[in-house]
Amino acid sequence: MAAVAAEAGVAKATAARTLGNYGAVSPEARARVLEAAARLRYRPNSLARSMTTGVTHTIGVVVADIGNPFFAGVLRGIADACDATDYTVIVMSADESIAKESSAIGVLMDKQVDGIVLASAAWRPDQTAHIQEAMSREIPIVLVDRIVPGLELDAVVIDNRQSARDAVRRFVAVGHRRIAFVWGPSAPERPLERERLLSVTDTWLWSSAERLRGYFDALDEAGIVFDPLLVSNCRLNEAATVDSVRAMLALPDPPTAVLTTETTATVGVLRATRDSRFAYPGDISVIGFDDSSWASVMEPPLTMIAQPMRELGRVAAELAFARIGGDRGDAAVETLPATFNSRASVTAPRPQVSLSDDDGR
Amino acid sequence: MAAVAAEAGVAKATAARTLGNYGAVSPEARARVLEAAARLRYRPNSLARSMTTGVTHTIGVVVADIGNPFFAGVLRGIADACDATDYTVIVMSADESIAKESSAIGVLMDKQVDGIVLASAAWRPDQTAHIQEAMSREIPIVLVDRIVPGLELDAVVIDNRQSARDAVRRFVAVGHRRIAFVWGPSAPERPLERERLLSVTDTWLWSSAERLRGYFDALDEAGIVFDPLLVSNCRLNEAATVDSVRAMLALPDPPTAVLTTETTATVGVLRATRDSRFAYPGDISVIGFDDSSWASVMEPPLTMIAQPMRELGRVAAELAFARIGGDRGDAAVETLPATFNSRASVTAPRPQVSLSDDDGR
DNA sequence: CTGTTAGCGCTTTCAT
DNA sequence: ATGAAAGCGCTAACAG
Repeated sequence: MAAVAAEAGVAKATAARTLGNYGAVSPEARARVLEAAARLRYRPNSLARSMTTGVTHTIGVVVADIGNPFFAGVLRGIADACDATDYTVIVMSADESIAKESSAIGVLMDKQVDGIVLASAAWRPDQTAHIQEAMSREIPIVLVDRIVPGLELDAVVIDNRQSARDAVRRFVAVGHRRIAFVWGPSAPERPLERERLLSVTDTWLWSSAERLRGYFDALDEAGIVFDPLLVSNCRLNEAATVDSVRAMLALPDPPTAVLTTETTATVGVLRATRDSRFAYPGDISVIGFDDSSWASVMEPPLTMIAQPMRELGRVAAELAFARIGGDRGDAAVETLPATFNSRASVTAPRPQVSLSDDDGR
Repeated sequence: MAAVAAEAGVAKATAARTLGNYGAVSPEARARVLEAAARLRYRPNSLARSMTTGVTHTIGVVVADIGNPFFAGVLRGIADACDATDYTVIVMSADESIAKESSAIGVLMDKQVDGIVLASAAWRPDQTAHIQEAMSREIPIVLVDRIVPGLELDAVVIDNRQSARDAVRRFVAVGHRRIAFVWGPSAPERPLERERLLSVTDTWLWSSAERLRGYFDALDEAGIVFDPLLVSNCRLNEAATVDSVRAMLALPDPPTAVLTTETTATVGVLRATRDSRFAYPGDISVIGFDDSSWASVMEPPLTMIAQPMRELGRVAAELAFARIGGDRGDAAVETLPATFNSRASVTAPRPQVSLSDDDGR
């Protein structure tokens, strides 16, 4: 920039005012500076600018896995919001590890981001030190997808509990009583009683726990007693899910309906059903979280609960911008509606032989 | 940091040497500085550091759409590589627009990124000004997924042409002669003859053009004459794809096999087949690009060409690091292998009535 | 409206 | 091994 000023025959400050669009500059000086800048192919140095202004016009995003279509959707929403406000986004993947999440937030702070959008893996007060550290430095943080209990932070989530409850209600409404709950990567390793399951789950992802609660809610409403064998107990991958579901199907009193909490679980259930004596959907109804274009071309098309991924991201970014802009209001939790895409994978259960004395024709 | 130095009773330079891990510091001074830093909860300012060192330890990534699972996978690979080298990544979405891509690259340059990974929408020399601008400023750029003709740049891609050719060969091998080519969002709006199609396609995504060439290759090998009506001609969305495919199925001589270039197209084909008199796979075989866990639980499971998304990203980032590290070798194109996931969606065509005089029983 | 002068927080000579 | 001082490229405050 010193070169531009020299070339234009003005002081550095005048060149800076022109190129930075601030202050007052006479049209003539302005023109000369612009021309000189073009001739010299001048580009501003954002770092230097941020150095003096103290703002970077950048927000940091920390998610568990950028490769996961869910977070990719969220990121897309964040990018949309940033596009509209000329913000830049730095992404970091934390792999569900508090340590990685913590260091990611450190990097973001050091890079002087103006705000952070975080899908945290933290669920216990003693895991939130890094978040509180950032908070104490007055860096706006907005949680997305997952709430961290005990922290006064803005958050954008869907009503997981109600969505799960609604799904189970639909099963109940058409006559199901044996309803399984199959969750994704993280789940206990063996069947657990209700209380224990809830307490253990509390130590897991917030959203999964909420969905389990919704499942219990609907069971209670319908007066169905909870059977621990109808909750999947596997970890980490689709193969394990398949095994777990196979075990359920082999029960003397197998489930007639299944609620799955994410794509991996849904695919696992379908695979397990494929090579069993169960026909789908006739023998087993399915509802799953996280809709996909594939779900609609399954045979039959799958009923799914679609999360507004892009919206989640967009709203989270906007909340962050509001805080950056100086909003000092109370921390707010925005709950976005999930969409129930009703398709053909839910049917009434076949009358069971043992009960069907009026079915003997 | 001045505060830390004061607190420790040393000069700024000594504190800096300790905190920045450079130069030589006596153990005692070092300890005092570290303690003071901890007491003051010191955090370094990366911007200031970059300001003097001239490096940011950050790479920029520009893709068409972060929400697209393909790019999300690529980004995941880039993040993996960055994780291993302590680099940070800034992502920008360009929506297939040269203007947006250009401004994104501008932002990245201004932020002083050390290198750029780019999936460009550019296909013509007069669309590459922004890329050349960055090149002239000596910023390492690595292309990923798409090659931009005429630019001496490193690139990481898959062999799209060969993958498509292999797929079509498989159709031919089991007896198909009427093979359709259905592509994704961007395609001509009406049926085009071969030459015209190729020239128009040249103006489209490089990877799509390559796949079309592979399709032609296999047709030629088998002595099948190209029928323009068997190439989808629609734009932008799944609904349009469905219409286009329906039109093909309504032909007097409909296709018996379809190659799709991406998920949207694949789903479109399946949907079009659903409510037609065509049974799948009996009447119509399908192979598609971009595998998904869903594809394996379709009925029947879909044969798909899986791109090594994560690898593409990882290798691209590593090439960028090498350039940043000073590698001045010739620009290289890395071609990664695609994986052919053979499943049950390819069957021999049913003998056609008009030809089947030995089928009249 | 324009120029001069300080810094922003760090690294980097260059002395000591 | 340590300190003093210069400077990265820019904005901000103050004179003029």
